[in-house]
Amino acid sequence: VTSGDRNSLAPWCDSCPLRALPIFEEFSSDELDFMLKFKTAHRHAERGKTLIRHGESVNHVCTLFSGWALRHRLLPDGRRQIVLVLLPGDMIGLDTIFLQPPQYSIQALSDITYCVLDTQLLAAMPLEQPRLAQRLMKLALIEQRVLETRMTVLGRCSAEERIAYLVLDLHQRLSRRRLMNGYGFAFPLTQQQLADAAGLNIIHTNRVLRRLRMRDILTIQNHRAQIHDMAALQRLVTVGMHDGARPLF
Amino acid sequence: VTSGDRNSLAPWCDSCPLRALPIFEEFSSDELDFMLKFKTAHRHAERGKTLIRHGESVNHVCTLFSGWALRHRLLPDGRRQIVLVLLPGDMIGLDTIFLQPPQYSIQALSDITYCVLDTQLLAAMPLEQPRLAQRLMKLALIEQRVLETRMTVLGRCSAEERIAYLVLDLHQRLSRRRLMNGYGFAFPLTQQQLADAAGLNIIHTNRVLRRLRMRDILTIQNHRAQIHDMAALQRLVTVGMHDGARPLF
DNA sequence: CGTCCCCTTGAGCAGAATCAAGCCTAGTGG
DNA sequence: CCACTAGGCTTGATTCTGCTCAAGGGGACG
Repeated sequence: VTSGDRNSLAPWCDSCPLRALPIFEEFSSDELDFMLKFKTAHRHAERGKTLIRHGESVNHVCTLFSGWALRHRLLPDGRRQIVLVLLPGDMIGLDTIFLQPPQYSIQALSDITYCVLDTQLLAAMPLEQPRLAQRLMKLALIEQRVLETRMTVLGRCSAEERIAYLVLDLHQRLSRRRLMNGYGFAFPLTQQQLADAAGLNIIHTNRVLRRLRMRDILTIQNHRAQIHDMAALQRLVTVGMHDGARPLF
Repeated sequence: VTSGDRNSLAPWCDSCPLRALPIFEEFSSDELDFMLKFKTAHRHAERGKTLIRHGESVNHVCTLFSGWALRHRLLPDGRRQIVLVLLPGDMIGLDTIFLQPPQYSIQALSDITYCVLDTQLLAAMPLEQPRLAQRLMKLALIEQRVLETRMTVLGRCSAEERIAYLVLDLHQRLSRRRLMNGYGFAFPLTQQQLADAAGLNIIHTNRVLRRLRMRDILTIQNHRAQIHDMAALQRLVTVGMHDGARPLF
């Protein structure tokens, strides 16, 4: 890899949010070079666009670079569950390396940019770069842990707790990645999407949000979220949070 | 590995349920030999015993050999969510290779036997046996897919659908692994456990079971499950099942 | 025989869903 | 420039699914 090549790939190498994640901090430079070989493009998509469609094979894995996206499942009768909200730095479709076709859809929540890596190459990678493979495995396991937490929240928590959990989780993930600080942040989910993520109905979601607003805990309006009373919000999710866990990232 | 060694390890090598899973079919014999090195013991535990406790580090990974177990999370206020019911052949604590301590507890649902593998060795394994690492990664990704399905069921399905899904899922997994055939099978979960898995309350669970029994769809009694009307049961979960997915195993 | 655990059933309540309108804003096209 | 539309937000009224409280029954085991 010449320095010329490097520069042309700079967006990924230097500013890709993934780089900031603890898990990638320990990358050696030749592992980085190796990763760079996978990168085939740096693209963007508009809000609402579907990047991966349930049941349709894909031949690339992506890393979200800017903007938000969501991973969801549709039931035949139209019900929908948002499995995970993806933030800059998250991988998209990692499982398609081994499991095709994907059993979920991915949709852009805002205008986004993302890096595209080649699936075929990634699948073979463990043979050449076992350390890298170890890290990807760890990444997958971390995500699994997150899913278990979300599952517990869906199965055992009230509407209020679910909403509180979702917002707090997003706040934490954004903070950890240095994508924000303070208590207000851009929040591109509509109430319907929030409802689909929380496993609630939109009307009830709206009412829960009103209650939280009235109690001066949290306001979500005009595509922005503002946490007024962090302590109270955390109290609401004492529950899910008690995992000293949450080394989500 | 001498043939003497081999024989002494026979329980794992020849009859471990894992061997029957598609994912392990393709094992080469030296990969198998390699795996055998990890095995440190073949143990058993009584019904009710806790194998892994939330927050307490463990230094071994297991494969369930016989009997059922469950993976669950406790909330500080006592609410509990059963994340997954583990059947013979399932791995226990795979994530502890990279993520310590575990964020869940594992409990034996019946008397069980299991193989114990060494965590340290497994963690280093990718460096020596990349193909094996690939397979473990695939295994983790499959489990993740299962969790996403379960999450969708919890977030979007009715009580009846949840119960139906759970039972049907167990039936399928047992069948695929050749651990049963037909429509009746041993079912060691109590109604409370079933409730904790479905994200329901025990009383409601009891009523749903009664309704399913009355409609001649399904009977769960005396630690046995009997599916009377498979078609009807499947209709109830058309929903979750529609993923042409379910290549769970 | 008593205790513990699990299952079962009833009565009443509440959290969340559904049904039905109406509002606001941004974008579009005449 | 205004009318119209579409998407999203808000609210009320009503229904119902699932939860809580309370009590009793049966089997296993010491």
